[in-house]
Amino acid sequence: MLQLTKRTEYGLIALTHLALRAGSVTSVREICEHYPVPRRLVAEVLKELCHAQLVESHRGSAGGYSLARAPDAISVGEVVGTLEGHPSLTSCSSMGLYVGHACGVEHVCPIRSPIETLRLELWRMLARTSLRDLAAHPKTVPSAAPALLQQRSARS
Amino acid sequence: MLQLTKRTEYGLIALTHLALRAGSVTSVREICEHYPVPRRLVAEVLKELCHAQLVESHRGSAGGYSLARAPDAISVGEVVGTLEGHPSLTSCSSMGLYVGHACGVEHVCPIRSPIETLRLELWRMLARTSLRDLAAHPKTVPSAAPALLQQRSARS
DNA sequence: TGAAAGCGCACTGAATCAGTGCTGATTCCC
DNA sequence: GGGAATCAGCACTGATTCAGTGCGCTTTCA
Repeated sequence: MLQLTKRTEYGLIALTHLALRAGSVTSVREICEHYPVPRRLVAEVLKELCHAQLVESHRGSAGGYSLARAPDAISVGEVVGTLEGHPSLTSCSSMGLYVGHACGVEHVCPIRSPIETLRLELWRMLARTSLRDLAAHPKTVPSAAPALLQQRSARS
Repeated sequence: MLQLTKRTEYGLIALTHLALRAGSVTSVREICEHYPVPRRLVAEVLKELCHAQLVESHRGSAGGYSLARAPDAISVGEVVGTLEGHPSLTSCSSMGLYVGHACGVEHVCPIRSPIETLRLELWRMLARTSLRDLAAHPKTVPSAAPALLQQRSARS
């Protein structure tokens, strides 16, 4: 699926919240009081982001998380890469499609190279969007929910 | 996962092959003789693409498939949209995250709007790449396989 | 010392994905 | 007319991934 996982989604929401509170320590509990997200999952995700050194953890009774860097120094691409691996679009490399099985000339993957180009472009797109961009965006009001995003459910 | 499914991959491979044989009718068997792809799955995918009117089917003993339009009039975006729905990146719209559950002001999804921007950009990227672009690309030779695509397997 | 917070491991149910079985319908060629 | 080749349609299975939770431990502060 060409879609982010819930974990990534929660991660981005949490990080955006941390970006708005930049400089201070914010607990998972506080994040979950602001958005309807499952607490344990968000905690799980923040732990991973901590291991990847995108956030810092502060244990103890007044603990929580804070960004490890400035919001504009953390890209969406880093977050996605941490939580679900770098976007690779196809699985050519893992399935060996491009290697072929017999003659080695005719049996090459015809789409690997151009798809690789798309992959790099997507990656650049994610890399140049930072947490600051997410935090700076005006919040979406419920009434603005467009039908655009719902095209997916309309498939076959 | 930010990744195309095998079905889409097979679909793109098959369509690229059809693009190279534009004007003639090509059977699933012939496609599978050129690439190490599971025959039944490719047939399944082509059937879907036929319903979406991206290809035309020709039944009978000398039957097969042919592109319904010129290769440069079929975009990768159309193919992806047909086989796995339009890329939506997040599931905000389906889970109602942006609606919130209580006060209706604080409880809005902070990332929906910027992610929507990314989604549109991704969509445009896929829309402006056509089958002709895929078919025109020089075939990848096995020795050129880069380590780039394998970053994914190195995660966590 | 107790409450609040994060840490770590492991588990479960649901959904999706990849691939296949089987039968029927259509067309061409001998 | 019959057989072979091809697509059409339905449905099923096993594997994988995903979302979410259980449970107990450690750390810090008041």
